Amino acid sequence: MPELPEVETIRRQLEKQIVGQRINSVDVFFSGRINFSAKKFREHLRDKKIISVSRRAKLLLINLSDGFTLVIHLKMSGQLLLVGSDRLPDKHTHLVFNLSGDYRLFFTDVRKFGFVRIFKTSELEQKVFHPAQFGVEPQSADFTLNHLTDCLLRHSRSAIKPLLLSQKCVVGVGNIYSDETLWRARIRPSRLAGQLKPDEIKRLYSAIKQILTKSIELGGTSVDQYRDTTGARGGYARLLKVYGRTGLSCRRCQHPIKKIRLGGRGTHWCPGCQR
DNA sequence: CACTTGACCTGTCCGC
DNA sequence: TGCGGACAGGTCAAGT
Repeated sequence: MPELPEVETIRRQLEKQIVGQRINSVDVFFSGRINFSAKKFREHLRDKKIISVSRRAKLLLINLSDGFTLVIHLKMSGQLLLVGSDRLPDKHTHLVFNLSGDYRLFFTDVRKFGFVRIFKTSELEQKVFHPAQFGVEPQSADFTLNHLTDCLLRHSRSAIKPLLLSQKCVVGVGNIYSDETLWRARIRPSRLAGQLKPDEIKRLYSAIKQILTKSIELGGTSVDQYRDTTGARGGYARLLKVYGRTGLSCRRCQHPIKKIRLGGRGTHWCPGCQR
């Protein structure tokens, strides 16, 4: 489900709402996606205080007192919902964090791809970030036109869309925003990375920065089940140009939007103006 | 090594 | 109405 704007939206809400609170207890209804037994997981978190909430790529990091961090990935269908004490967990609620305020934090995930893991904060780089190949953050100073150009060259035989999805060049772009950024940059998703011309790379670079920034502003994109911590939908859906618009006319050239399969993923694009 | 495909899991939608 | 298959916002491991 969530790509960078959705995860960042959730991070900002959690930062406002749960920092400073204490985890009184945790209820574990499904232990298949945590890195301890239910018992140890509960014991680990009991009475920990929430110090800060950060994000790396699509991972949420809830930093706790005593040097521990909760590492959360929502994958396709995970949700973090802040609810009052009246709300009951449903069948897909796997974890409930009972906080010192009047809040409880529900981790729900229909498809069970997501996870919630505990690590020592000092071991994050080594155990969480190091093994995976994380590209640069799109909003950081490291994400430059030169960086993107070099990275496309290093993976020149990959089609551009699967390369964006791989997170190797820049993190946070998933299936929706890869289609949207390529539309804005007027690049056909199946073009090989090594064949993009400098002005096309420049357009792609700008599109990534602008679209992600705009989407964060609007609270992300809800196509189907993405929700923020209050259960609200994201506002970027109304700005989508190709994703989910199969057969509708292109907002730039009126040509019907086409949907194909590329790298195993549904891919929306306009044959009229994406070359 | 670079790149592609299938698996993970549950729900929904579409065609027959 | 039922049933099978394809597909869904993300990563990984395994395959070529």
